[in-house]
Amino acid sequence: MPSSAKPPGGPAIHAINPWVVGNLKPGARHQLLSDDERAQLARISSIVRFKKGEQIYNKGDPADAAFNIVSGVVTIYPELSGKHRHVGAFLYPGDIFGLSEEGFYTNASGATTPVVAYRMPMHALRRLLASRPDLDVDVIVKLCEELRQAQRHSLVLARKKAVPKLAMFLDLQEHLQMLPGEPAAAAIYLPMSRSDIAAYLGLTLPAVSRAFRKLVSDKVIAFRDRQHARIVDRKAFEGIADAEDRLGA
Amino acid sequence: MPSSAKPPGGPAIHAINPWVVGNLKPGARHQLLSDDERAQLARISSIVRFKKGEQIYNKGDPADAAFNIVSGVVTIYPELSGKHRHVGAFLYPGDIFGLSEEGFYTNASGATTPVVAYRMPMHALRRLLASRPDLDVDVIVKLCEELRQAQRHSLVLARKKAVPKLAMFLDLQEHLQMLPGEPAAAAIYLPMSRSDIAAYLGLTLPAVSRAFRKLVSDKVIAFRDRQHARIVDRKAFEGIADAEDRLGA
DNA sequence: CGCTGGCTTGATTCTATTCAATTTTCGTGG
DNA sequence: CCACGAAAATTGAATAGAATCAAGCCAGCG
Repeated sequence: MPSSAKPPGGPAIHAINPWVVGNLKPGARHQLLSDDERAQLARISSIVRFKKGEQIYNKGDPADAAFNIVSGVVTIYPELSGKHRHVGAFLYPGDIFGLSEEGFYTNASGATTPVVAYRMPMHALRRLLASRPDLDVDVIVKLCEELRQAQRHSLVLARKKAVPKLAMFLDLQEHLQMLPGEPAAAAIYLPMSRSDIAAYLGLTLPAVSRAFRKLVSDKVIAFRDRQHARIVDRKAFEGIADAEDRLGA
Repeated sequence: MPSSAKPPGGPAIHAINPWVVGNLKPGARHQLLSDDERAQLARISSIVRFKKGEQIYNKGDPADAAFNIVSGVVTIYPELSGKHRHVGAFLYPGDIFGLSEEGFYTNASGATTPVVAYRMPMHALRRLLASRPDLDVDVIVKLCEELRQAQRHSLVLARKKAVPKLAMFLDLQEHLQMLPGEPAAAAIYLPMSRSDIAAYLGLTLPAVSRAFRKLVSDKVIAFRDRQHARIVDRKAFEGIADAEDRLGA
């Protein structure tokens, strides 16, 4: 665990900054931390790697560290219950997880792709936060971001019909994947399994499959392969994603 | 708006404290703020009242203040869209809202019952937070609480069948209404309209009505009046609330 | 006292679940 | 590198449960 070989320059927190109103274009995600702050965090962090499918921590485990994703995708499971396993969130580089509980983790998490992350021991993190008031403002901002994220998830779950649900989900993932700087990816990357998508949307696997089929056969989206969807008809897509639940196509 | 007649002793934040592991019993809500902190907050706050049904602020309004509920119930609407109006949360005394955005509110809120609240101007609040590092720890704690709340909401929304959904909702509301100190209320108070419950659960009004009917006719709950439900058969109730979705009664 | 809006209840339609069979994909070991 | 086996995904048919449409009920309020 030597932090000798650290890739970019320390932990990075990506978020839509809700405080600053000026120069930054709204809706885009930015790096919240200054180089100095990242260096501070890097000093207490170690780099960890997880294989695809590997569990990172389980609900109820003693929570000794928080994580910051460098690369890969992490899935959060709010409950461990064998069946009926709901998916709480899909996390991307720049996101933080394992926070929000002292003592024990309140949810489980797993690596959906191979994952590289910073591991930040809680005790060191708290010491750092206490000595750097500007840092906990960033934490607050990040928490607000996650809250908005969770609220969007609720909005998706509240939709009754499968096709709009799925369209909204794709829209969400696309926004999440817009990285700071880069313009717009050609395809939406879907590294998670169809069952995980189903669990995230509150649908069954077959329902998700059929909804995808419909979107494809209606020429709204197209698949390059199982993991890469491209939006063919943006107009129709948005119409479906934010249509009131009645009014058919 | 004179803050001369302030009821208890300043703003109060109720939350399940996730940091302290000791003496406090888990699952119970506590007052986070010290008397001193409450006094500080009181100095910058004014007391406001809203009539039942009154809108407190609208999505997109300039956000000049946050609120802390003294008494009454507040409903959060994540979107203003006329139809398909989803309900994001029901808030109780001790909760904070109107936070989490600088510049403009990101959701709408309304008084579901007559509401008394502290109104804390953002500029003063931020100044106070900057000068009192211990206070923003409390804010972080409260945000974590709201996040867990939102995640629980997701869990409820992910349920496919109406009856378990409703049972889970009642369970949630009951926990929310457990005030610091008091033991357990005899009845669950449901001040919100059935349509708001439906919007919160991602169901239609008739579906909610039928689900209530079933719970009542199965002797699991009983109504004292439209607003007060009592759990008659706690065993069966919990069985329904956390049953896997298949296996019927 | 009658009205209005929220709630309940009923009949029908529609869509997602469920159960189940088949195909594809992917990881493993030969 | 290919072949195999297991897990995931697709597809199909039948069912169940909620949405929808619509009518009547109850309660609060002028």
